Amino acid sequence: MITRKATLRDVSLLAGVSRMTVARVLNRSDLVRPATRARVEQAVSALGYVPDRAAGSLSTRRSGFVGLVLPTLNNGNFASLAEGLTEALRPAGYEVLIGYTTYSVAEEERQIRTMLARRPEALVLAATNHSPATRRLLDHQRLPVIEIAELPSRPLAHAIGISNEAVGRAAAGYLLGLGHRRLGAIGPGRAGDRIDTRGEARLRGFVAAVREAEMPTAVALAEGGLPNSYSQGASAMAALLLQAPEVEAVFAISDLSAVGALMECQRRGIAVPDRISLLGFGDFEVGQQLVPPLSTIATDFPGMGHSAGRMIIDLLAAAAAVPALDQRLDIGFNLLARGTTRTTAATSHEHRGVLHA
Amino acid sequence: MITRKATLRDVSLLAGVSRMTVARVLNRSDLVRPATRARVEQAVSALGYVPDRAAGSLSTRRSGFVGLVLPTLNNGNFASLAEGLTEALRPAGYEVLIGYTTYSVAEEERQIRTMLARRPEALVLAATNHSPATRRLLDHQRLPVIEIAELPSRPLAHAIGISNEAVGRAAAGYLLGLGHRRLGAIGPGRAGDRIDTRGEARLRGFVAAVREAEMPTAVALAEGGLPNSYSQGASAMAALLLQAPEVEAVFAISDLSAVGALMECQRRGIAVPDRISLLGFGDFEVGQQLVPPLSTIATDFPGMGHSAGRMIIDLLAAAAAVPALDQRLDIGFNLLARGTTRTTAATSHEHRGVLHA
DNA sequence: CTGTTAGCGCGTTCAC
DNA sequence: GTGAACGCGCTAACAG
Repeated sequence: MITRKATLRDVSLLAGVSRMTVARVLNRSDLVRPATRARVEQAVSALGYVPDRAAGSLSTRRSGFVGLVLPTLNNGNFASLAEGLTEALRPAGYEVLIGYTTYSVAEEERQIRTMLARRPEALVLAATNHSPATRRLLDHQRLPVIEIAELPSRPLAHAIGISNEAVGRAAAGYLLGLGHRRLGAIGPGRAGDRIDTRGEARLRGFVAAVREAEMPTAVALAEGGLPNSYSQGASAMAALLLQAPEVEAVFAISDLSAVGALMECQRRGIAVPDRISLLGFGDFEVGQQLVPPLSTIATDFPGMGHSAGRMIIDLLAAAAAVPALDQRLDIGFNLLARGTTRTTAATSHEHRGVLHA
Repeated sequence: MITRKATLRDVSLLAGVSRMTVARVLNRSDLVRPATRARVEQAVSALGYVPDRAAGSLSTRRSGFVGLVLPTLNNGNFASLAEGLTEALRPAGYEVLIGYTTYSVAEEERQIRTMLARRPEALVLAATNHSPATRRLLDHQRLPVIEIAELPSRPLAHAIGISNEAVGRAAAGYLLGLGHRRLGAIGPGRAGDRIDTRGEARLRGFVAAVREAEMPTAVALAEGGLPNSYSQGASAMAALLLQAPEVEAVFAISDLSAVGALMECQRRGIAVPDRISLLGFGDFEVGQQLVPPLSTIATDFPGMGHSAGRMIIDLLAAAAAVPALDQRLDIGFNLLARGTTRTTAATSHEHRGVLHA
C-alpha cells in the first residue's frame, strides 16, 4: 500500500493506461472502451482513489463552490435558507461554502476575503451593510453576488428578499387596524459593530408607520447584544412593560423574541391576546405549537435560498453571453394572524405582502 | 483594468518586482525592504488581489479545510457544535466545510466523498453508523477522523461525545426515582434510510432501564420521518396518550419533541408536571423560557465542537511524530430538573453524567 | 478510442 | 534583498 494519497498517476499505472484515460473515465466521457473503463474503475476502487478537486479547479478555473455568508448558523430561518440554496445548487454540481459573521460588518469582510481565496463562482450574502473595503473587494472580482433576505437601497448587484421596512409597516398597519392605540415594539440589541440591519429595518418601518398614524409607540431593545434569543425577548418585554405599562399591542422583531415575550406575559399573568396583542416575524416552527399559537409575519426562507440557487445557475450558464442586468426579486410576505393577536370582524387573516416583480 | 482575476504575476508586474517578492510580502516574511513592500501592497490593493488558495494548497499539500458532516443544519444543537468547532479552528487558520445528510446513511457517503475531493485535513462526523463503502473510503485516506456527539461501539478512530444510551438510562432512573410507575417515551421517526441513531440509542437506553426495573413502558414514535420537530412531538404525544392514557412520566428524545408534547398537554388541559412529568434532551434555549420551564438533559454541544477543534490541531501538529492512539472523550451530561418534572424531597436537582476519561 | 504536451497559480528550492 | 526554475494533480487541446 502506498503511503501518500493516491493520484491519477497511481491509478493510471495500476490500470496500465495513461492519466488522460483515467480522467475520461472519471468524467463520464463515453469515448472509452468498456474493457479499458472496467480496468480503470477497478484500479480506482482498489486504491480508494478520490480525485483532487483543487487541482481540477486550477485547471478548469471552476471551483464548484458557491459562498454563503450568514449572520449566524443558530437561527432556523438562516438554516432553512442555507438548505434551500444547497438543494437548488446540488443538481448542478455546486457545493455551498458557509460562513457566518455573528452580525459583525468587520467579520463579514474577513469572511468574504477568506471565501474569495477559494474562488467561489458566486456569492450569496445575507447581510446588506458592507464595509467600504468589502465593496471595493467585490468590485474587483467578476463574480455574481446576490444579496438575500432584504432588498437593499444600495444593492451590490442582484437581490432576492423582502422589504423589511415594509414588514414593519405591515405589522403596524395590522395592529392599528385591530383597533389598538398604544403600540410597542421589541427590537434587536447591538454590541460593538454587530448590527441586525434587517431587524432594525423592520423596527424602523414599524415606528414610522405608527408615527404617521399619530399614535404613541414605545420601543424596548433587547439587552446583551446579538443574536436575538428567547431570553432577550423575555427581558425586553419586561423592559417594555416598565416603560409603557399600558401597551396594548407589541411587534417583536423576531419570533425568537416574540416567544420570549409571550412567556414573560404568561409568567406575569398578562393575558395574550386579551390584554396585549403580540406579533412576531419569521414563522419559526415553535410558534405554531405554542398555546396560543403565535401570530407572525412569514416569508419563504427555503424558497429564497432556492431562488438564489436557480438565479446563480442561470447567471453562470449565461456568463459567456450578455452580462445580465442586476435583478431584484421581491418574494413578499404573509401576515399570519393566529392566536396572539386580538381578532375583530374587520380584519382578514391573510394579508399578502406587496410583490414587486 | 484587466479582465480576468488578478494573479500574483499581475501584482508583480504592476509593482515592478518578481512574483517571489510579492509572495514574501503576502506571507509576512520580513526579508523585504519596506519601500518594496509598500509598492507591493499598493499594487495588491489596486488590483483587489486575493491569493488563490487552491493553487497554494496544491503546492503546500495543505487545504486548510476541516470537514464537518451534520445530520441537519436546522437544529440548534448541531449549529452550536458547528460554531464551537469553527471558533476553535479559526485561530489555527483552518476553515470548516459543512455538509449535512438529512440523517441518511447514503447521503453521508455522498457527502464524505464530495468532501474528500477537497482534501480536508480532518473530518468530524456527527453520524455514527456509516455505510461499509464509507468505512472503506475512510480507511484509504490518511486523515484524522473524529466521531462526535456519541461514543460509538465500533468507532472509526477518535470519538468525542456522550453515551446516548446512558442518557436514556439516566432519564429512566430519574423518572423512576421520582416515584413514577407508568413511563412512556416519544422517539424519533424513520423514513427510508434516514435514521436518528443517537435518538434511537437514547430511546433504547430508556426502555432497557425501565424494563430492568420491571415497570411498564409505552413508546410512541414521531410520524412523518426526520428531522425531529415540534409538531411531531405534539402528534407523538397524542399517539402516546391514546396508547397509554394513564402514562405518568414521559421522556422525549429531544427538546424539540418535548416542547411539542408539552403544548399538546396544555391544549388538552393535562397538567404538567402534576399529572404528567415530562423530560427532554438537548437543553434548547426555548425550554428555559417556557412556562413551566422544561426539564431536560443537557450536554455541551459548543464544547464538543471546541474539543474536536483542539484535538484536530494537536493531531495535525503531531502528525509527523508518533501516530496517535485513538482517543475517546466522554464529556458527560447533566440532568436539569426544572418545571416539567414532579419534585420530591428525594431528588437532587443536579445529576452528573458519568465521565469516563 | 487513446496518448502527448502544455499550463492552471502558487510555494519551494536554490542561485545571484 | 531579490529572482529563476521546477513541481503540486489535474484538464484542454491536439495528435495519432
